[in-house]
Amino acid sequence: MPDTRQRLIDGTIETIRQHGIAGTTARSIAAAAGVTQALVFYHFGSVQELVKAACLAVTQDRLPLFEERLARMRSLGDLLALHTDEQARGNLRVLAQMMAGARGNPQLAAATAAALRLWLAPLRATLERLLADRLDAGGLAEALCAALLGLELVDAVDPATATTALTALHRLSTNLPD
Amino acid sequence: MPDTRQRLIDGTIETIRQHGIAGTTARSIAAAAGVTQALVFYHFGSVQELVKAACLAVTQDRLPLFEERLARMRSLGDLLALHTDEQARGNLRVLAQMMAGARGNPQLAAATAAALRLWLAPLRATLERLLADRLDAGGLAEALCAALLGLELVDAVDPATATTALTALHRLSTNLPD
DNA sequence: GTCTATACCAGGATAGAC
DNA sequence: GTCTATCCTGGTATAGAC
Repeated sequence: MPDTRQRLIDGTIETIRQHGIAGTTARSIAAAAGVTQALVFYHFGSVQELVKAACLAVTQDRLPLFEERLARMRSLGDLLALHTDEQARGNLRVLAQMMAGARGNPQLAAATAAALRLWLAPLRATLERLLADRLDAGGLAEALCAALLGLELVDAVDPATATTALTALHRLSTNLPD
Repeated sequence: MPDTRQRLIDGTIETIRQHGIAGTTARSIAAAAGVTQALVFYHFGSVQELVKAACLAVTQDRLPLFEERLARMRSLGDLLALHTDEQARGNLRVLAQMMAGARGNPQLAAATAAALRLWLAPLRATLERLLADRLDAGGLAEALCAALLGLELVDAVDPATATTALTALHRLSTNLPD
């Protein structure tokens, strides 16, 4: 049985994934973690601090693997295949929900902005390598990130439309000028 | 002084814009509308129903103008200029927040999905006209919508990054094969 | 239709036993 | 470190006067 701090972080991520940021409370987190609600406050002081810790964890846990796979990429198509794996894990959905909850919440905004930059740096480097000088790689990395985050929103209300849009991105990636 | 139903709808939109869906409560809406909290329930029965009504309103109000401007478009650049106007009004931000709140909320999901389709249909028609058969216009309309919604999330946590990404989309629109 | 007052409940947070 | 029990606040919703 892993230590309680880790179970609470995992429970938070799972709760956000399933119920969205609005449905993420001390009680729902504790239920997902299989512990008592009081432990949220014993270990993290507040729900907000736990959510911030979960934000950091969901980013840092996958980052080494993410960077390693990016380094081996040969095409934009590979990039979208990587996204398929990450999407299945639901990490992007968690990040999208946290960003939505960050509107009007400076503390959560700072935490998610840090997570976003952590993903963005290696992604930008990879796009610069793949695209050379043919396109504005820096801005494209950010636009691509935004598009994939937006897809998580669309998926929440209309999964079929999200699938169609993702397919279009795949096709577009093979049609960019080179 | 406009009628109370309308003031409540306007107050809801304004509240979501400023405080996000998580900060949108019967009390905050009533404060924005300048009326008493009890009137939310008298006129709409529940906060949820009011939010759904606001979702419909924020979509339908701008739709005629939106469609008219789309019909006159000559290039993808015109499209992003139109987006600049809509973004300034904050309607897209409201829709993004509603979609985020719709995760795990079937009723709100249905309402926002309907709004999304209302925007999407004329946008798809315009892209089909502009792109002819050069690209998959249907899927691109959906991908573009997702990207712009995602930008609203990024903007909440890191406005500078959102601006960079939008600039990249502008540049990309002039680099698509034709 | 609009207000004040209030019932009710869920969520955040703390106290204290173990 | 973990539990049960509890407090308090703020959010939803209703009752009843005007």
